[in-house]
Amino acid sequence: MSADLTRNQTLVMKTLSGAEAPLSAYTILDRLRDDGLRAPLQVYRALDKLTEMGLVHRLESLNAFVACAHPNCHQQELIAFAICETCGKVEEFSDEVVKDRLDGWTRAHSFRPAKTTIEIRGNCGGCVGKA
Amino acid sequence: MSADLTRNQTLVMKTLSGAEAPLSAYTILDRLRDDGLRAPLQVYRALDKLTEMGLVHRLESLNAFVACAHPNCHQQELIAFAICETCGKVEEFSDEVVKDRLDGWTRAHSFRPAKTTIEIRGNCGGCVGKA
DNA sequence: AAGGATATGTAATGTCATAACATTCAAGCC
DNA sequence: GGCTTGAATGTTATGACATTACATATCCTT
Repeated sequence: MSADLTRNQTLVMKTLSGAEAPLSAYTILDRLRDDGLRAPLQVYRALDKLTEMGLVHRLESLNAFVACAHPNCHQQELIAFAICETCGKVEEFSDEVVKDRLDGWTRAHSFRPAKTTIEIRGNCGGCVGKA
Repeated sequence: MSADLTRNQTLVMKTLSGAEAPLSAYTILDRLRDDGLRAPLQVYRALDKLTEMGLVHRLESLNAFVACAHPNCHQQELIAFAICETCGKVEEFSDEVVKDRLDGWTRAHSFRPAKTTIEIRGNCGGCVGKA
């Protein structure tokens, strides 16, 4: 079980949970000015902890953050993201076969993986054609 | 066939080709001061073109760039990167099964992919144990 | 030679992230 | 209670990555 969240962690988590799309740290900060947050570090520190706990994911290709779509099972499987460049929405999924293939490669090359990023950018069903 | 490279593109390409590990745009810029480059944009513009041509890849999780390991066949398959966080070296590979699985997901969800990023960060065989 | 597309040069600015240091808060122990 | 210790917080400054806007030059085509 995750320990209870601190005040700043709670604020950041709520902001991300209520967002339709990924948010940058600075956007989160802007939305929390009224709650007393003033400096980027306050947000980055909270994001670090939340990411460690598996409640938040960082999207590397966007330099932004999303709430985990499966917040209850903070599993440590491989997660892939499909990111719509039009509406900004992100779908989160995992695939055992992909995981097995990548594991196979790393084993064969004596590579010890620490963190794997899979991000597909494009247009979601609703946005294809619009863009 | 790729058109011939321009002066700045050539400079940037040579810098990346001669590097052991990915370089940031600003590192490239620093290495090219003596060749007359002065502003980040000169590097970013060259990188954009080189990336379009498939000669250079951007590593999203590093905000850095590498020369393509297969510069002759500028294929457009799915490419994955294994990035050693100790020595910095990057291995580039592709896997048809992974590609098929991700394609399957996108088709099933009517998602039209534009660019896919797969980056495995960890430690390479030579560095495991050292870190 | 003229026009258009591409490449270049330069300054300024915007965006993302962390270092360094001081202070506060909560939990355990004497 | 008073003390220690570790985590979280607050604040300033700075570092690292990337783009906007505008001016100039180069090359190719007609």
